[in-house]
Amino acid sequence: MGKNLVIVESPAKAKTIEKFLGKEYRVLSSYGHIRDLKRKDFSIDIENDFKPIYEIPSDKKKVVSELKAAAKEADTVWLASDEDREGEAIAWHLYDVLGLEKKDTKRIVFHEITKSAIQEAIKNPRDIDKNLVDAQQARRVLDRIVGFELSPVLWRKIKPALSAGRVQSVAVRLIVEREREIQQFKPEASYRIVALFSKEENGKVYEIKAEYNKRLKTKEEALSLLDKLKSADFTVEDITVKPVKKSPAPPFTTSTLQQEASRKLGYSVAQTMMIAQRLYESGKITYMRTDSVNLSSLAIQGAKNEIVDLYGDEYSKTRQYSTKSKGAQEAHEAIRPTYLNEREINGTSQEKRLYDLIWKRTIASQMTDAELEKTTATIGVSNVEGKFVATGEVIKFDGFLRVYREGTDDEEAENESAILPPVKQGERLLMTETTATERYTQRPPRYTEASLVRKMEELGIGRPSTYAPTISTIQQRGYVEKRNVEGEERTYAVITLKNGKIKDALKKEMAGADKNKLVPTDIGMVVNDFLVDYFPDIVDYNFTAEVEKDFDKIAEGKMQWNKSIANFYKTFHPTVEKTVNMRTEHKTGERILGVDPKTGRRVSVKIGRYGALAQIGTADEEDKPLFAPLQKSQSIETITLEEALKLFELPRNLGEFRGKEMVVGIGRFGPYVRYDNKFVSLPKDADPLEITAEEAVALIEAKEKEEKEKIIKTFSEEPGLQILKGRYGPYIAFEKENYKIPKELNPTELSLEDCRKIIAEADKNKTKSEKKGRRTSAKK
DNA sequence: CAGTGAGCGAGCTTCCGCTTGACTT
Repeated sequence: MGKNLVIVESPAKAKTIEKFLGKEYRVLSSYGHIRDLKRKDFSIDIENDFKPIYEIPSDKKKVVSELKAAAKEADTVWLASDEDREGEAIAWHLYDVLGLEKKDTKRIVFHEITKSAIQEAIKNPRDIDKNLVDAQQARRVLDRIVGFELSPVLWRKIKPALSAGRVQSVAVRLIVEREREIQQFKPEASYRIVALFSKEENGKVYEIKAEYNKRLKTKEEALSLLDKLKSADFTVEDITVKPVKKSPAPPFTTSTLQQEASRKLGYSVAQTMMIAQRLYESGKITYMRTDSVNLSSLAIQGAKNEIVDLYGDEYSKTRQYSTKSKGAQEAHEAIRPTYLNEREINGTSQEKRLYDLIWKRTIASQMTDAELEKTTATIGVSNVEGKFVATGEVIKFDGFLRVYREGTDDEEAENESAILPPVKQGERLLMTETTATERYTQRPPRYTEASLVRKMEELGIGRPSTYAPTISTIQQRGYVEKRNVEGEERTYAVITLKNGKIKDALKKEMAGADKNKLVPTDIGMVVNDFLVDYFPDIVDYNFTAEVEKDFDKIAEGKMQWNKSIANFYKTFHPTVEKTVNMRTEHKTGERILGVDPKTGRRVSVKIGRYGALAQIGTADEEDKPLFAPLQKSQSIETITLEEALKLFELPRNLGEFRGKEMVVGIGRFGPYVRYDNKFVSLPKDADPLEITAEEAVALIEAKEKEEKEKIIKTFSEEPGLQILKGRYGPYIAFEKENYKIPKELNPTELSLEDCRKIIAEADKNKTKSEKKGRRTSAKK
């Protein structure tokens, strides 16, 4: 029985450490914070110096009672939570909640999980740093004040159940402002001129691709240049050779791992974190929520061994990286393989691929620079001033590139690392073909989940543990959607000079299309505009950085935490009051589109209780206004009067089929045809305003056929019970509930008796799980 | 689960950061 109790934050960590410390030490985990402000209450006593009112959340009661019991048995309790603001607060809450005494309590920290680091930590205990704890309390209280005072303003002024916060509202703002930049973007065309030259040497023909060093604004200029090139001579005027060095990227942090996994493996931010969690729990990698690029000396040595072993001495270069990102707290190491000599692991293919990425990135970070040679050849033209420039890149020594190359977000990044053929200064070249292509400037890119994380990290907003949850929150609130955006077809000119003839052609391309990008909804835009108008300080990109300055002062003992909060509250709270009591009408993003030609009433769009809507007429008129919801692809900001009026043509009656009416409408799940009280969804490309009765009949018949094929078996004595084929295999449908059929049973051979047994069995289990109340509440 | 929205009402919604689980269909 150990006389010492060590408490860490994570159970996986506890397991490893226990091995290092031996029998005298028992190691348990707190599973993160054990105490917090009450979930539903404001829980801050404004009158009483902003005193926080803490409680132990229900899901932490068990852990706390276990820790209490263990602490009672121990002579010394070692609080070994992380060495950052949150970790220090966890230590303090533990101290308080477990009723520990100072003489029996020691606070220790370690930066890496190695035997020596932990033994060293045990030798150097300290007291809890109350200043750092206060900095955390300030952070916590500020976030609660902002979130719980701002959100109700939105409920009153815009729509219920909305939310605002220091982090999420800025994330939404980034996405909204980017979308507006895109809307306002006007692409500019210019002509890019590329020539192909050839030369012959020792019977071999070489081809050289070179670009004209100016872009031409107009088609006339391009045509006139090409015309001159017909009779021009081309000479190599200059060749420069420049050595270029490339250094490897630092080891992974949470943010960079999310970005690379997204770029290279196509994982969502949440997916990456789930897979990394499994790798961490099985001891394959170090902790996955970190902002540090630091590697332990053990890891550096391990990497070196691998590199020397696999590639040789000349590839090894040990490097120490330092963190540059704002507000980094560096309580952990970088994300790296626990054992660098484990080149591959067992696991799912996802786990293998993510591990491989981490292994390569870590190894590469300890390798030598790549040495490249960049060659530039300038080709002069006899009758024009401009030059053609050809570049080539040769890898002289691959260094870290042998293992790993960092991905880029630039979709148009060209693979131009071609080798330049051997040309000499003064040499004459033959031009075989020149093409002038009309190119447009690129609009700013929409954010992906991963690029949003990078931006947030850059601004110091959010933490490694919250990047993924924040992205899911802003989607859940309906501020942002991850979706595809259709592009527009546009034409561009391609002029070719070949064999002395100029050909002029028009080509088509899709521009502006996007896949899986973050796009703001109408609600997102309206909420953002509201916050920017009335609470510009809170959604300022520098707000977090500013308050962090205060938190730093508190941590250094130079400022009292409740003074800092009082100072903020003094101006914030009156602004909240003022905004709530504002006389002005709901700030719901209303936009007036014009007048309905049929009735002469006003047509407008705005956010309603259930989302964006179009409206004919106003409330003060004698006739009540008419309403119609906007379609998913439409936006308050861009919808036209014609498009809005069309929405009122639905639901549309298509006539009868087998004596029953067919009605087309748009519902919560998109456009549909209703027939015989059944709904048939329209295919993506069908327009509910255009669809004909024949097309609708075809859809209905297809659906009926599908329904029929779904039925595996029915019983005449119990028509309400059916055995059906579903997405997840065969199941029994009975009284609006579905029941899974055990795999070992053949669904076609089941008797009514068997089915009743399965149902009775499932109902018995259900009453147990329903006690938790999760299912029922989630359904609503 | 495909009707909603313009005025009495009941009661609810919400923040950020630490950590892992245990549910189905």
